[in-house]
Amino acid sequence: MGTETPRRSDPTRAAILAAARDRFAADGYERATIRAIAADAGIDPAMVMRYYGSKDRLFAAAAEFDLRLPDLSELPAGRYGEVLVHHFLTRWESDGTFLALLRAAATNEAARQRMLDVFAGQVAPVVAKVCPDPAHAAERAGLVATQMMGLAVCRYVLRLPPIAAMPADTVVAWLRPTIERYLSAPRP
Amino acid sequence: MGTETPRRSDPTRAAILAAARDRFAADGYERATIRAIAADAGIDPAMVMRYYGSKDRLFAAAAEFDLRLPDLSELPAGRYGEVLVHHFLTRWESDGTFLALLRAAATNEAARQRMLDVFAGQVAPVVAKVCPDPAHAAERAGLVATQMMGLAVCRYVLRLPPIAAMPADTVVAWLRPTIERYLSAPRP
DNA sequence: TACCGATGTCAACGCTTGTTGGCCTACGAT
DNA sequence: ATCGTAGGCCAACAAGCGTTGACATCGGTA
Repeated sequence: MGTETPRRSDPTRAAILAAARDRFAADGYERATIRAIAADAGIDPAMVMRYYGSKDRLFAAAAEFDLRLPDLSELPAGRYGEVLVHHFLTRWESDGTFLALLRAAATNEAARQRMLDVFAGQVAPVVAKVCPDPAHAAERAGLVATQMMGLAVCRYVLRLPPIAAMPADTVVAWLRPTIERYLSAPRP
Repeated sequence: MGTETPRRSDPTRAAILAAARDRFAADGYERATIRAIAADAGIDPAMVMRYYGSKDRLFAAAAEFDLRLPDLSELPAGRYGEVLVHHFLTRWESDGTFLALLRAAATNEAARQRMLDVFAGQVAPVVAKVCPDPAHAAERAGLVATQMMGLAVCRYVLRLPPIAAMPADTVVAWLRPTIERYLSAPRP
């Protein structure tokens, strides 16, 4: 129990999942077709159905995402923003899953729900551990989300020239005080 | 010249455009079908084609958007952020066109380009007039965009509970210093 | 070697989509 | 009153979609 018995089809399953992530990230949910994903993976569309059941379930499998947020409570106050912004940037750029989720969330209800789950299950708890008023942690986490999601949208989805071209260090330097304030400043 | 001769079909054209905006805003570009738009407008799908030629051109007509940004240079420095955030919120909520554009921009190239045009043609010039270093106005405008687009995504697209439920005044109070800093603070 | 389940291919289904052309109707000018 | 034209509807097309079932093929086991 616990460890799955390896199957001979595991490489194929992995190829499908990788192709699905790329297509969902590039095209969104509806424009990414099973046929195109299968072609990228070099197999027949029917295999996708056999191994994942439906397009919905394929997306659910491909959009499993872990932000791997660090524990901020070990850090000195004042460095939260810097660490958070830098972490988001590197995490996003090392794994296309988040972009797939973000693009799909604009028009797909399941993707939107998954995004809310990531917020409630991963972002909010980390914020709650370091903010001065845990009763209002969700509000502060939401504010952090507005800034970080906006960065993702402008940099990766819209590819707004000044933001897409900005070096990561400069992004961190600009956004750091914003995140810091949302986490720690007295509520207005 | 200048004034178009009124046509007997103008009410129908307007009904199509209104229905198109609603559908594009609710469903995005690909899931909003010509048939559904025509049904909402109470006419035949063929009429949409006759008056707008294609789905692409219908979207182009429906996604014409003017932010109607005020001239900030008449204001005392220090009130830019407050006025800007409040203006965005009321403008977005009074006209579904922006939401249609935002949803569609996630997966539709024409919508994305239109979004970049709104940025370059409407946001950047206003920012350039009030920021201390016009040579870097685009960078500052881009930063403002990250915060405002993130607000729009979290509040209207994802409907993130803490942000969707937050009163407009509270949003303004929280985001005001962020916008102010992106507009005026020395570059890092 | 003979077998059986897992792996993979192929062709087709039913459905929805954007788009087109033909036909009917009603209005406004002559 | 008549005629041309613009407004509107209906039926159909070709294409693409997710999905399905029947058939081939390979690999480990008895």
